Amino acid sequence: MSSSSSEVIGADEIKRESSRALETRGSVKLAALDPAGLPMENSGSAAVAVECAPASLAFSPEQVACVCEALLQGGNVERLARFLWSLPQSELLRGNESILKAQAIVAFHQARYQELYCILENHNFSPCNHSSLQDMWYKARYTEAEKARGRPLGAVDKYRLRRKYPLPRTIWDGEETVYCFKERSRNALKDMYKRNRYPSPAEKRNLAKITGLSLTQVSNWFKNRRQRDRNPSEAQSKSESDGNHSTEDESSKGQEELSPRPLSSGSAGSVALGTSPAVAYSDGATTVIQQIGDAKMSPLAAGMGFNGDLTNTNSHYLNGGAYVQSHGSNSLLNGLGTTSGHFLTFDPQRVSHAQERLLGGSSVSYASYSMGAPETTVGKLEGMQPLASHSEHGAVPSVVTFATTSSSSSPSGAPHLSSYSMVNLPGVENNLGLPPLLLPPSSTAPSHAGSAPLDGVVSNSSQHSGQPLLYTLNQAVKQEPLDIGVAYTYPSSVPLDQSGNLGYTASLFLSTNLSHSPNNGGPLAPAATAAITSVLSSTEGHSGLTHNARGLQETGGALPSDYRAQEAQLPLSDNLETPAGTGEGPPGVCGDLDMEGKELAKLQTVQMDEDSNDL
DNA sequence: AACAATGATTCCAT
DNA sequence: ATGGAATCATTGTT
Repeated sequence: MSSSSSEVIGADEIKRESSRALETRGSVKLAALDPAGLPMENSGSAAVAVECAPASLAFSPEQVACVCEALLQGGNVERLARFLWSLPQSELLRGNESILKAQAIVAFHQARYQELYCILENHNFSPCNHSSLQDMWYKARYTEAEKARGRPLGAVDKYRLRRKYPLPRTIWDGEETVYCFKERSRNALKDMYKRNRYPSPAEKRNLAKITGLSLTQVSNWFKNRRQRDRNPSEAQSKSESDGNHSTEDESSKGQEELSPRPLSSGSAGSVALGTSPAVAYSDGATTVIQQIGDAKMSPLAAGMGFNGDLTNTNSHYLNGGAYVQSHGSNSLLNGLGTTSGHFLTFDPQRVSHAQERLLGGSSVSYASYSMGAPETTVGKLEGMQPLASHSEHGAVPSVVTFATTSSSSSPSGAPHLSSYSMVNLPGVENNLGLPPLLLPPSSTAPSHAGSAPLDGVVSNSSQHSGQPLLYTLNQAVKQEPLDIGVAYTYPSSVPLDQSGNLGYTASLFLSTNLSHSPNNGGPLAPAATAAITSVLSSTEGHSGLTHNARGLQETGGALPSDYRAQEAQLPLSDNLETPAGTGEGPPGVCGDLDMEGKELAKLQTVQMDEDSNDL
């Protein structure tokens, strides 16, 4: 772990790199922003708020990452590509996760799939990015196959492709997911079901917490389960236990199914955890936990064994039931400790809530499992001010906060003037490639894991080198179809950090026509704030989706009266938000739902559990 | 392609 | 609000 990544890139270096890059890449015009990429252009008022032509700025690595994140969320891949282009090699080689993710996304959108695979296979990504990256992985495979075969793939074709190209461990926590539910969750539900087929609301809530599912999903599960227990006829082969148990007394057969469950203490919160052994092996600089035997073993369980840090294991329910363990578990999986490059920080209230409740639980195993709930610890927030403004209707209090911390080597906090700048490539709007950094020439060679070019880039996992970049996404999204469109509407009061470091640079980079700020209500924001907001929420062309998220469905109007499918049919195959659209399920935050960029929308998508209080 | 499993939704009754 | 029945859509298997 080098601490170098915390340094602000030297002006000289940047200049050097930049100029070299410019030379190398040919005619690249320096520009603070590409007007064409701004949300407002269309309307003709392409006013760039900040004039900063050749005056380029230096970003610290974390700031670069931050900008990447911002652009990612903005959903404008072209701009992202341009930004990446503008980065010096040294920066790209750092292996910062945000940058890697950005590169992956750009590669995906530019159909450079081999590059995408290469990136995904050779870098460990934190769990909070798994979902979106997994989607990309599969989507790329599908697209390739479709192209090769010349006709659209059917469900079965996709299924085969998924089997053929299993997710790399770098973007997968190793937990089996069947029918969108993790095995762990199912086991927890079954466990509870055995004891009580009619859980109380409180119990359901607890289960929801434990499993990371929404309350609705839990309710649905029980409802379905009861129904199928009831009509064995219809529930043809209730393979499981069913068929013979008529009431809640059974528990005999079901038990067998849940066999691998050491601790089923029976108390309301006990959870079935896999018992299959796991081993950790060191893969270069990365410790990997590998399962042996039952593939369903919970990584959480394994993680406990390794560092016992239960409080860091978070899981978020995403896209149709999949969990995504956030940063904390990243540590568990790769042994890097708790220093992920960025944090997604959620409402502290939830944290305390959950933690007190969950930790208050009895057994360790329970607690650890419980931490799978959508809460996270709050990272240190130096130099960061909490944002308070919520939209009146309380719909989507999302916040993006940029902040630098003491470790940021820029003591002065003053923006460094040097060579980063937005590169404007007027002519190549849709054909921007990544900087020629990590592209293995073997663009045709399929997934060759561990291939060279990228190995050196991140092998030391320094991308997480304690960079306290705080990218806070504080979003509590109410589940309302109409809210989707504003999911990325950030409160107008994005604070500028004291250092002003990023606030400034970001404003230069991201500022656009401030009048476009989608914020409704709320105090006027500082330029940077508005700029960031504008960028992050640039859903210009996608605003239509606000009205009908279902419009996203690939199947078009194929759906019957209801919208059960919801976003479940996004090309990437997963939902943007909890499939349980009703009530409780709080939803993922999605931003750009544009048909093309919707994959992006999943980035940083986090579902906050409604967590309506407990007790 | 057919079939099975399963999560989600709708409608209705309480 | 919650449960039950019927039904749909998607996922997974053969």
